[in-house]
Amino acid sequence: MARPQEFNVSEALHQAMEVFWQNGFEGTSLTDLLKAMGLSKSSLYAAFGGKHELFLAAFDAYREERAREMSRILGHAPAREAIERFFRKIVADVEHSGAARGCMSINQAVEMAPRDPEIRRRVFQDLALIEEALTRTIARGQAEGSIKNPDEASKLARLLVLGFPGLQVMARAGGGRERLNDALNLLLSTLD
Amino acid sequence: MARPQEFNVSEALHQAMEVFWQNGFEGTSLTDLLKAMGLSKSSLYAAFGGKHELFLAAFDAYREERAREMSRILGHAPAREAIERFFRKIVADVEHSGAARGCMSINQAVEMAPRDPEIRRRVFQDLALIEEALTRTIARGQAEGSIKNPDEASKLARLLVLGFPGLQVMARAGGGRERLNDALNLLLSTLD
DNA sequence: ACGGTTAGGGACCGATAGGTCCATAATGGT
DNA sequence: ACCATTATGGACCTATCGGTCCCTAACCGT
Repeated sequence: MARPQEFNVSEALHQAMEVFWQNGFEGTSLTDLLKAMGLSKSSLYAAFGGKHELFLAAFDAYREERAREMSRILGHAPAREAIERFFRKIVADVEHSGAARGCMSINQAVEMAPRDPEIRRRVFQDLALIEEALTRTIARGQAEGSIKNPDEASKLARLLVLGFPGLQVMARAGGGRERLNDALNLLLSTLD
Repeated sequence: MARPQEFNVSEALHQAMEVFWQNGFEGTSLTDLLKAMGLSKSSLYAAFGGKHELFLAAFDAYREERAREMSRILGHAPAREAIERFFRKIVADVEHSGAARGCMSINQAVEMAPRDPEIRRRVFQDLALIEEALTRTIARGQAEGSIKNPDEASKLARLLVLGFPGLQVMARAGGGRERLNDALNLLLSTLD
């Protein structure tokens, strides 16, 4: 056979994701990526094909990771608490990572979606996914009584999804934890 | 005396604003700016000092323009209708301009605010300005009866401000008019 | 009419962008 | 032990980035 790959593809992809998440597509240079991923240009091109393709792969890795995490959090009862934890994680991420990253999908809605249909599709797919998950969870919460507001679950979910970019954008822009928590509580209060 | 400037500074600034609004800071090259503004490099540097300074000036021009427009719209009675028109303008802009521009302040909250304090300050200042204007208008609407929801005006305003980035991000990402109108109606329904 | 002064066109700069390519290193099968 | 095969490092490429500079053009007061 031949010489084996010296790096772990999915690990390298994860590193690329972190950089793209933080700095966006244009804001990330090949050099940044090579340093973060710890490999050389030829390896990168052999394994991923180019900056744009790498970006798409990294973005998809991000989306899958977050989708799984969302399902996990929203799956745990009671519904009202689960939803609160889903949103509170946004604030927690700011403090945990120490950086202003926000949500990569929202960031890309602003940066690339206007001129890249592949990104646009993914962004709206993500919003739809969140909306569906929230709708199901809210319906469950109304059934089990943890959510008092009797409005249509889908309507409440759409309102939360509308507030989601607000929170994420504030997080990315560097809004303090106080500001973020206020916004978060306000948004959650629509469930009561 | 000397040779007179051949271009109108504020007109050129407006053109720069349009380009920055559409493509962001990193996404706009000096060449793009020169073409849009219709002047040469030396003129640009003499008049504005450099890309970053030009950007700040263009951003401030945008912010002033929009602030004035907001006051104008929100000042006209009845309050509920004024607020509706304020938000409906977001959708209208998509269709009128034919482009996905969103709100430059929100776009910059994502692009530059995380690493540029000057931008961050402006972004949060803008959000505060919108919140204040909405608070006043909602209070007026409650007094005159056009707004039924009896909750604190400032609380309602903060909810609208939280939804504002949601609308703007969807507009920028290329959400269709249907999607935008749905979101808009949903957000406005919190006033009833 | 001319001269002092400022605006403007464009050549030029080093740095860096993303991307290609090739020589070399490292492997596993025979 | 050697060879076919593949991964890797890094030299190299062109295009473009933001920015500087200088020479000429255009003007106004005298």
